[in-house]
Amino acid sequence: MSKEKPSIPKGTRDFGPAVVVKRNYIFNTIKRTFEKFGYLPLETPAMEQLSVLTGKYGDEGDQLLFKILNSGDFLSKTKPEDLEQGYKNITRKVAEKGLRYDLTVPFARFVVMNRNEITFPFKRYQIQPVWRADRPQKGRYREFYQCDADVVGTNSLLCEAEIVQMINEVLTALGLTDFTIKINHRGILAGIAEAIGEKGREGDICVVIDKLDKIGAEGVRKELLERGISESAVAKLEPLYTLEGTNEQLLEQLQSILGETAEGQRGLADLREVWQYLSKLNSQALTASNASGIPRLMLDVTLARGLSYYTGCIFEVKVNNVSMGSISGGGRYDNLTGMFGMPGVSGVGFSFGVDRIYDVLEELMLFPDSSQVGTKVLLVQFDKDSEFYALPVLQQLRDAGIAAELYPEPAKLKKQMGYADQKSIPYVILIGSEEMASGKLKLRDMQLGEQQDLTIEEIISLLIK
RNA sequence: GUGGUUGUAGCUCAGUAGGUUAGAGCACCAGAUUGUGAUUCUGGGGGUCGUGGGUUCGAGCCCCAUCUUCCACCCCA
Repeated sequence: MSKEKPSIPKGTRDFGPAVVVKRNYIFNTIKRTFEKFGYLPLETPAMEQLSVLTGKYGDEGDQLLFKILNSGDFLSKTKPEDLEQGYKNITRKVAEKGLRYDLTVPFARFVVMNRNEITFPFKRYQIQPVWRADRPQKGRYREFYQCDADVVGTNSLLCEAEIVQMINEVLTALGLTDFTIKINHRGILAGIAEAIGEKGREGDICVVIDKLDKIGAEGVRKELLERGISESAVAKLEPLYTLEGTNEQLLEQLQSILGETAEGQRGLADLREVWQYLSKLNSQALTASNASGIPRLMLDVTLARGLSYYTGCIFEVKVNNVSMGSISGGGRYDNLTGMFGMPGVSGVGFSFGVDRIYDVLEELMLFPDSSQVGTKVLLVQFDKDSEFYALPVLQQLRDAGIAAELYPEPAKLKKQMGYADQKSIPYVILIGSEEMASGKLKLRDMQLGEQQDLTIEEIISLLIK
């Protein structure tokens, strides 16, 4: 009989108490902001029908879906000859459900299913784990949380402006000061494609441009040529990588580059409107700037984002001076629910990467002490008498809203004190024969190492501060 | 999915050319100190060296497979 060593599946993690407390601090900060902007929570099942999920993320995405084996006799629908047609054919027959791959598609499914009950514009946020059968790497897991906020059923660019506001508010509340919100517009990218003589190729161009940070101008050049973009078009594109100036100057330069392209003009007009909204909102994103004087909100024509369903404004957020990719991103999509037969619903949404934000806050040591929760006071007992004496005291403390616990057995004092020390419990109350006789309990401040004899009322008023 | 990398005590890691009984620090337990924690001192428990095969007189070390870790690519949060 071999004793099996326990383990967890590849790419998954346990979160210990200290980590959960810090993660909740991030989640709560995000929730508070979402709700302040009128977004309400939504939860959808961990599993969806496979038919809802497949075909929504491209061939690559379909490969990364976790499928759930049908219960019972999962082979009942398969025939021996199915085997010969390969695994994909079998998969369809033995698995009808899958774990959700993101929160956006389940949201679209929800909107379509509940179109008659929903009042548009519909604003929802969703904080739940998603699963991908990707190969894990640092900062990439098979189970991870997404924090999405989307609004559907309105074309108003106020939504885009409010997204900028929410990003700014959340990151500021988390103590971050040096970050950049990059914004761009798919129309501008399409306009650029047209202006350089590659109309309609903005999809390819976006995918490649998105890698500019990573592979550099040379790498982008090579890959664009590989994808069949002409030499002259690439040459016209390259000056755009290094455009400089204020946001207003950038818009001016783009105006002349994009000329009469309809898509380009649409993009410019949208961005101008977003700026207008932000300025009326007195947005801090417009006034704040990072250490090198770059405005917090920055138009970046090289921002592309790989996802193909974006059609309008796109966002990405980078914390400066830390080695970490974007911690938030999103954009407008015109036809998310179209895939479920409900066309013409425009929406805009974005998402925070909690795991990455966690790492950034850890690196910059921005988790406040107040985000630590825990027992405030430990009651130490010596025997049955002191245990019974301590019980009503314990209840009194809890009734007063003080996190209190009684060590559950009359262990050696050294052990009980050690427990308090280990759990960083700041106060200990000793209840022994002397204390029971006098009614004055011994309160020990673990940090100062001082102790005093006090009544329970005195202790409560002291701890409640 | 492609190429590479990693695995030794609860944790972080040593382990020399393949050669007796696999080590250290931290952590844990006990005692010094029967009513006082993070310091100090003394002692103690704990490893089938990721797993399964193979080569060898002999394997933690070499070979194969597998799982895991991390990295680059693909893609993405």
